[in-house]
Amino acid sequence: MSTRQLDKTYDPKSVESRWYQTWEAHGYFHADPGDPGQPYCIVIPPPNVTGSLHVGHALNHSLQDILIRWRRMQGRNTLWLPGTDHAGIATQNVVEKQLMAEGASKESLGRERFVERVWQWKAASGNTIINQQKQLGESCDWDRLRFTMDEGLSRAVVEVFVRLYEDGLIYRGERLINWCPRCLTALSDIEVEHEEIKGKLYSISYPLEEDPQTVLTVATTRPETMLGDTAVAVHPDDPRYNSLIGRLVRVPLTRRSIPIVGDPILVDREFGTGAVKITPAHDFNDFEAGERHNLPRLAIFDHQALLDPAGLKAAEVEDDIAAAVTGLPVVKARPKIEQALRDRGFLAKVEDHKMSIGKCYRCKTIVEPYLSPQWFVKIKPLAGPAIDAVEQGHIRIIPEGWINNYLGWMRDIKDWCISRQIWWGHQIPAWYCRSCNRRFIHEETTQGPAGTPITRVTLLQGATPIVARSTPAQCPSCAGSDFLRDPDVLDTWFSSGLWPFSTLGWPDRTPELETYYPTSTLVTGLDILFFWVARMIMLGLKFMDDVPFRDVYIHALVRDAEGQKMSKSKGNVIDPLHVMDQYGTDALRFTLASMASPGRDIKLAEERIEGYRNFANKIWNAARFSHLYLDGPRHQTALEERSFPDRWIISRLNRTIETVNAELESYRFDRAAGALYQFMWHEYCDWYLELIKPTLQDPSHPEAPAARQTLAETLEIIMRLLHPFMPFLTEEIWQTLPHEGDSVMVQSYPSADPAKHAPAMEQRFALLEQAVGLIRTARVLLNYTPGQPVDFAVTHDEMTRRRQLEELRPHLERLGRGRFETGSLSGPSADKRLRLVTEGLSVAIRVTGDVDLQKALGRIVKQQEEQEKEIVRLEGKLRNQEFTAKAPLEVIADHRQRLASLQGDQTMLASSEEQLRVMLGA
RNA sequence: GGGCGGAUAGCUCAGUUGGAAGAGCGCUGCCCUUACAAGGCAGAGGUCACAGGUUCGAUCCCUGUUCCGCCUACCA
Repeated sequence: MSTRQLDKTYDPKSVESRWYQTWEAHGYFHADPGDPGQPYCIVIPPPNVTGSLHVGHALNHSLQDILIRWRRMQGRNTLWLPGTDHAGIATQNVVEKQLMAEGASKESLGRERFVERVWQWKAASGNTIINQQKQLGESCDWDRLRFTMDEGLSRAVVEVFVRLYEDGLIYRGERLINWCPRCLTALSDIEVEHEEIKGKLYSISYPLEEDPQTVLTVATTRPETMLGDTAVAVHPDDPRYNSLIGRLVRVPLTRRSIPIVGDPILVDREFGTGAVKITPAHDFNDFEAGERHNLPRLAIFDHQALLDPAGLKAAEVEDDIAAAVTGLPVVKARPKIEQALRDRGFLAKVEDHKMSIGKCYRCKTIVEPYLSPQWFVKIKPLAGPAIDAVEQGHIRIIPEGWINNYLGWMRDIKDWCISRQIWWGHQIPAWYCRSCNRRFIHEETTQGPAGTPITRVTLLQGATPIVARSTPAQCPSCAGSDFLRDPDVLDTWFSSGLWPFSTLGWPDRTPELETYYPTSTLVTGLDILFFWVARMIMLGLKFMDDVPFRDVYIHALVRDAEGQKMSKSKGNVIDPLHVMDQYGTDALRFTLASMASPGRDIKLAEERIEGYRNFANKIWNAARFSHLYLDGPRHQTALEERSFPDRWIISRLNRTIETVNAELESYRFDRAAGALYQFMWHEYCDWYLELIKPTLQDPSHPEAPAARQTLAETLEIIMRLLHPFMPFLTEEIWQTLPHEGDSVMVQSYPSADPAKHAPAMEQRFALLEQAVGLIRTARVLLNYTPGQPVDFAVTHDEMTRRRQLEELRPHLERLGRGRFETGSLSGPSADKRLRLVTEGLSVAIRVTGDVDLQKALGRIVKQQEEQEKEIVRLEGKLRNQEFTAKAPLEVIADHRQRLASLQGDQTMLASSEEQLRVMLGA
């Protein structure tokens, strides 16, 4: 037992790093497949390797650590597998910015040296978030730290790619894809963020070839694309236009004529003019329409979304127009085209129009639909089993409300564009024989700004890839051996999609994989449900033939940046590092847990954290209190021989244990935290510690040894119960309490024991609480200071309760601060008394000295009025219930009893107003 | 356009089989009572968004309306 002195306030800083180091040094975080216990495994959603901990991480990680510590203490073979993600575009962008500041570029460095540079950046900053995670107390198995681009995971990526290719589920094809003209790469559909903006709807008139006086007017939000039109579509059933189908119209500002086609899919007769221009190279719908009608694709923008001279030439744009717009970005070309159309009388109308634009999720640049050869995963065959897994309950999604979201998206899923034209990431394992593919490979070398040669490789559609696990030795067609590797890398989510099994050693059959797959729970935010969770399910089912996890717990989002709720410009961003520093890690963790209620976003206020900091301090002081008294002898006493407060608090603690376990089982972190808070503060500290003070403070008290025992026991159990939520504080306190073992984090988690349930004690406590409450209220009414002793009498309508009150005498006297007078309470008396009554319980306080009568009367009268209203309401309700006889009997009985007790109170109070004046000498 | 969620005390939010409206913070009053003023005790404060409906009874179930938020979508 320790008798160390504890400071008056809890100082998190002095304990946190110390305990973390101790835990780590003892290997408590490490899990081994050979360990006993049913496996419990969580793989962490890998944060960006170069990132730093924000409040969203703090929430996500706190919840996982709570589950992990809880399960570990329950004796499960518990693994929390940590790691980081290479975050392709995001990381590349960061390093590119650094280079730009140095006056260099990735091109001037060349691919190899650039990638090397990113690795350096990763080495320098990659530990930042790991250290911050440790600061948060995360009990990850750091021995197993993985990175999506480390050797093992890269091997898994190649393996998956090759197998999918061999199964015909990966293909290369020229499609219209979302293209970021700043990052110069393709993006998948979900990497595009849509935003609604106010745009214009332009109506443009296309003259008929054979009859230029007649025009066909189409509507578009992007007039600049009209230069690349290759048809105009109308609805085949539209009587206004269907006779025109097959005729030609002239494309304004060009020397071309294009056909009018009938297309019921593309055209909505009701919208605009009922005629639509088709630009297959620059619009997704038009691309598909173009395929239906075998239309040529005229690309007039280049990869930077600039008007391309070659494209303009191919589109036969009139020379003066071409000269005016060549090299301009889309937004600058638009007004020029608009003006030209207007000048030449082709612009029929311009009106305001709401439209949505897509932005790159990394750099917020407006994406352009762009025609280019890319790699795709054929997704439907993978999505089917992933839908079944959730529908059949092999994977539980919590809260259930998101299931439909998931299913809806999965059923409507489109092929996944997985190639990215960047350098940082897993390079696609495909090679091209230079001799066979000569005409498809364009290698262009130019002089860079620093005079360094910059080589740009373009692989055209039509090139024949050889997909393999390593560089092929020989071309199977021509036996050539000069290969060009596909320069593209994979979507960053491709590798993270393998996370649950690649991190456990796949494709090898490791003991880890055998033991921990499928993992138990995935804790994640909604924002990556499609990016990540869906892909893990599809790929896990495909390659492991089993779900990657049993439960998916989706927590609320803490919004920041553009998310209205929290933004740097508003200055309301909460930095978890700052919070931990100021209030302590445990306070932050407890706050996040208590706010993690399902289905609502978290709006974190700093005051809330402060409140839980105070809670930590409260616990700290309860421990300090115990140390004042724990040094005396303690007796192991049978439960039924312990005192009323002991048995009561043991019963309540047992109930709290039951609640916390049940709530954690159903991922209700908020309720678990709430139960702990309520119990610890308002039952343990406010009542239990107060109740046992007299016993403890009297060294000769016969019950003292048993009380000391209960105090030590309960506090030790509470520290274990609280540990997953507040690991540092509980360890620090637990170490000072009588205990066995080296650390609280490897002790058993408390479990409820029905034998400790004591309803009689809880009922007795309720009576005590009510009586003390009345006494205290009466004291305040009479303006007595808290310390001033009073004489009071307490009684109850029921005999058994009267007897109990008598037994509670010492507690009543202590907590009521006064003397419990026995004897009659009712009837006229020479003494002046203030009497308060509720539910059969009656308290009278002797009035001495000067009191603020007006105040007392005012309050009582007000209370009385409210009671009268309540009585009227209840009477009416009860009459109705008795009349219709449709309400359950117990409800009627309840109401009757309540009414009776209210009426009793009321009578007492009504008669006492006059009485009071007399009694109080008014 | 479709789907989902929210609207409860000044603020942030609980309230799951429909049966007397809750917490934290903030506020008011009294207390430096030997664990804790980051505290104790006692309070004030709500026609549970609006309008209907079902029911003996609705914050809760149904319908509609208004206002927010999110996801999703090719309406040119």
